[in-house]
Amino acid sequence: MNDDETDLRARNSRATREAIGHAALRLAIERGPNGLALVRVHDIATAAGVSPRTYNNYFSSRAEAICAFQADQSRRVGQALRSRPADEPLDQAVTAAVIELYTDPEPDKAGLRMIMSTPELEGEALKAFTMAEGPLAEAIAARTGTDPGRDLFPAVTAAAVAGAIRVAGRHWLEPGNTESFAATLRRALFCVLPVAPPDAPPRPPGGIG
Amino acid sequence: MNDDETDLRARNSRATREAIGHAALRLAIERGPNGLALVRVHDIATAAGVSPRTYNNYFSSRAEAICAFQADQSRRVGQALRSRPADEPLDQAVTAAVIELYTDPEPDKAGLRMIMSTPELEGEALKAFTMAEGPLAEAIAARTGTDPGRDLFPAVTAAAVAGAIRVAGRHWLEPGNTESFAATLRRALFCVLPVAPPDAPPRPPGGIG
DNA sequence: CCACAACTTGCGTGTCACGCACATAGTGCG
DNA sequence: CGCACTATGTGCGTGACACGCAAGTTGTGG
Repeated sequence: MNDDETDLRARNSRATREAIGHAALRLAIERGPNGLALVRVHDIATAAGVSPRTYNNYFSSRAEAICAFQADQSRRVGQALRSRPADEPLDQAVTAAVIELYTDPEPDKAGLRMIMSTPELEGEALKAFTMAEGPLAEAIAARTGTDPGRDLFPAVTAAAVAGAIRVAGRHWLEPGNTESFAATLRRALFCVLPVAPPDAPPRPPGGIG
Repeated sequence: MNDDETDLRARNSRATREAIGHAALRLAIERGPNGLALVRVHDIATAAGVSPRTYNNYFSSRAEAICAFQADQSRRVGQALRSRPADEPLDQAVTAAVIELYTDPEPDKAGLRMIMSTPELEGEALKAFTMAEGPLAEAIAARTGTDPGRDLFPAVTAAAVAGAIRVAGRHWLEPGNTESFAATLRRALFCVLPVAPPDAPPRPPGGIG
């Protein structure tokens, strides 16, 4: 009944869930953004070594399965922020946490491109990135000692950070972009969290004005 | 072949599209968030006075139809910003544009609650709010004279504003909240766009902390 | 070793998205 | 005014899918 990794059942559950998600994303990448409709539930289930019925015990749509990895990663943003030293300023802590989580290792460009630039996946991809907001807002509220019931700052900041991550991903995927994801991420976060990056000018040109 | 309202065909198209969207949202509200699965495509089409086949010439899912109004409104944010005087500072212009667009009239709480707090609609609702980002980013870029290809500021700010609107909506819907939506919106936007509201002290109570 | 709970699986059902072909209404030109 | 042309509405058929249900299988705790 435990939810941690000591329980055999829980571990098996996580394993199958990840297997299905991994298979779904892999097949989606293989068939390409245009042939996404050709990725049948049966194929995903077979590739993951389970029955189609079991597949939809875990996911209720192909999009959900394909974006599962991204969603799971988003859920860890709050925890990543909490693991930063308590005396670190909020902006620096958030930036460090996000960069650490999203660039270790550097994301798979094919996978990210699949979920971010396929129209049929748009809704589910947004859900995946938005998963970060709840835990992140709580972590921010805990760090700043604000009351989430009255003050909008934690939730709004969390949404802004999640949006910045999304925009950074989109920009990083654009062709002819050699910048590292960490650098792109830092630039994007700087627009909403004015942390002074160690190697950048104080403000982007044409700032808030 | 024109797309404006002088074309009879375009007007008819818009009318049916709005009729379907309106019918979908109305039925969804009637059945409640729990009975959303009971809202059949056939019902929506009948309520809108078209055939089921025509319904999915306009929308490819019930969620899309239900959230159509919200999506259309989001698309107008960019235009709303462009209609602000050019010499107005960016933060004030964005705040004014958003408040004008979203509080004239005050949103229908039932409808907003339906699309924002029904799990099955979550993805589509996020898409609807995200629709604002593209046009808004372009309008911000035009106003600040930045190059969207190189500078992340317009896109990130647009995402942050869209997120703030979404958070404001969620907060405004919470039970026991008597604040006007305009006020909530202003507080939320202030977290990402530090504009000084004309009728408030330089900082909202319990500010950034 | 045994009862219980969780998980997987096959089957049946109802709903849906969409391609295709035809009917109808709107448009622009001679 | 009438005539092609195009956009749009509609009916039908097909394939895929989500999900409830019940039986089989595997892990857990006493």
